[in-house]
Amino acid sequence: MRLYIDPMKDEPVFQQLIDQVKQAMVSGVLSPGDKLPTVRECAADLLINPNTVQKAYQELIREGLIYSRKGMGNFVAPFGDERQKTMRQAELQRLLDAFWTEARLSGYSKQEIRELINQFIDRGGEHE
Amino acid sequence: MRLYIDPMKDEPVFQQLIDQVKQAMVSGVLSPGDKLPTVRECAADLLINPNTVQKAYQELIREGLIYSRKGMGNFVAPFGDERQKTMRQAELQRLLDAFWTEARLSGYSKQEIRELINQFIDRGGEHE
Amino acid sequence: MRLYIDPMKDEPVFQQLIDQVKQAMVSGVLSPGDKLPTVRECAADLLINPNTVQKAYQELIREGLIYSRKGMGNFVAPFGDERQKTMRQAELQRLLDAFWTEARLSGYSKQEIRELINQFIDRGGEHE
Amino acid sequence: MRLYIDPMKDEPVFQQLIDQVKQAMVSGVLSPGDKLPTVRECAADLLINPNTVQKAYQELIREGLIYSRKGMGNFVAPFGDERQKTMRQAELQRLLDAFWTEARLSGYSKQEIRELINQFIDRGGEHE
DNA sequence: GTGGTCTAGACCACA
DNA sequence: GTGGTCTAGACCACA
Repeated sequence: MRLYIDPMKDEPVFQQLIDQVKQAMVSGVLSPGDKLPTVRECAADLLINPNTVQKAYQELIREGLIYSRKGMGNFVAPFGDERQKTMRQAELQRLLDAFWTEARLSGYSKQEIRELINQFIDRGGEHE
Repeated sequence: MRLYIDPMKDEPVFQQLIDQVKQAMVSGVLSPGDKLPTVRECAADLLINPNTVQKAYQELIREGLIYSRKGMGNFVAPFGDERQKTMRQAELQRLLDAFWTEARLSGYSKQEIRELINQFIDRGGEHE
Repeated sequence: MRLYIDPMKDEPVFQQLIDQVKQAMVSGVLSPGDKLPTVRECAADLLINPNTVQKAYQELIREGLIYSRKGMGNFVAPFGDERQKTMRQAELQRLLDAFWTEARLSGYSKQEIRELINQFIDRGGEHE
Repeated sequence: MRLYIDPMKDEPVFQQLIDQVKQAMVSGVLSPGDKLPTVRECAADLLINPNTVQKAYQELIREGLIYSRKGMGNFVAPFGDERQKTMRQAELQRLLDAFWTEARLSGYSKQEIRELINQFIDRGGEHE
C-alpha cells in the first residue's frame, strides 16, 4: 500500500490520508490484517510531518477501522462490526442528505437521481 | 424564510447558513425571486456578526444560487442553469463516492445500499 | 431606444444603463442628436429608482457623450471630440492591459491573442 | 515577491492585490509552485488588515490561480488548466467587448484599433 | 508558524 | 435602507 497526497486539494492532508485508506479498504486493496506503512515511512515518503500521518492513523483507530500494535505497526481491522454499523448510520444519512440536496439543486428530478444512483451501483460503485 | 444556527455544531456558522439556504431551495421553501433576510436582519436575528452572514451569502452568490442587488437585498436565482449543471457534476460524483465508501465500510452490500437509497428516494428525499 | 437591466448581474444598475447607452452609440442604434428616454419614463419602465437613471445620465453627460436640455430631455452628443480622445487614452490602455493579462493567464500565447483579436475585429467587433 | 498597494486609488485594496498577483503570474515574476507572502507577512508589510489579504487570496484560490495549505502557506498553481480556459472565455470576451466599445467611442476606426492592438502586442503586452 | 473563522464596529457606494 | 469593504484583534485547526 502506497499513499499519496494532492497539495492542490483544499482537503487537509490528514483527511486525504484517511480517505485513501478507507477507499483502499472498500476497493479491496487493503484487507483485514494488512499492515499499513509506518508513520515515519509514510511521512518521509510524502514529505509531510509525521504528526500529520499520526493524526490520520489515530482517527482511523478511533473509527475502529485499523488497530495499532506497539512496536509492530498499524493493521487493518476486520470489517462490518455491529457496533460500527450503528455508529455510522447517522453519518450515512447525513451524506445521503447532502448528495440529495446537491443533486436536486443541480436540477435533477427524483427519477433522474434514482437512475444516476442505480447506474453508479451497477458499475460497482467506481471502486470495486 | 427564517434561518437558524447551532453554535454547538463544529460546522462553521457560515457553512450552516449556506446549507440551510440550499436545503430551503431544494425543499421549495425558497423559490426563484424570493428575498432572503437582509444581512443585518439575519445577523441580529441569530446574534451573529453581519460579516458572517455576508460570507455565507457571498458563497451562495459565487455558486450562482442567489444574487445581490445593492440597496435592495439578496434574492434567490433561477434554478437549473445549464452551466451550473455542468459545474456540479463533479461535486455530485464526489458526494456519491463518499456516500458509497462510507456505506461499504459500514458493512452494507451493494444490494443493501441500493435498497437504502431507493427507500430514501421513495420517502421523497427527506425534503419535499 | 429601449433600455433594460439584468438584476442577476452584479454590475450596478446605473452602470448597466451607462454601458447600454454606450453600446447603442457604438453600434449605431443611437446617433448624435437622438433623444434618450426621459428619466421618469425609464425609471417607470424598468421599475427602478429615478435617482438611479439620473445618476447614469449624469455620468454620460460628464463624459461628454450626451447633453441635457432643460425641459427637452437628454440627447446624444456628436462623437470623436478631440478632447475626449485624449481623456480616454488612459482608460483604453487600462482596458487593453486587463484584457491582455486575462488572456495570458488563460494560457493563450501572444500569437493566439493577436489572432483572437483580429478575428474579433474582422467580425466587426460584435456590435456593428 | 513583494506586493504593494496604493491607498489613494478607489480600486479596493483586496482587488489591487488580486490584480498584482495576476500581473506577476503573467509576467513570470511568479511561477507555478512559488510561495506567496504569508497572510500576516503581507498585512504587516503593507500596513493593512490580515483579513483583507485573506480575502484577496481566497479569490485567487477560487479562480484556481493559487492554492492554500494550512500551516504551509499559499502557492502559485499550475497555469492553463483546461477547465480554467473554458471558464475564462466569457470573461475574455467581455473584456474585449468593453475595450472595443471604449475605443470606438473614442473615435478610433476599426483599422486604427487593429493597429493600436498590434503595436501593443509587438511591444510584448507591456508585461514581458 | 500559518491559514480559517468569527466578532464588533466603522465607513462607503448604491438605490 | 442595504450590501461591500475594511480595521483590529481573538481563537481555532492544521502542519
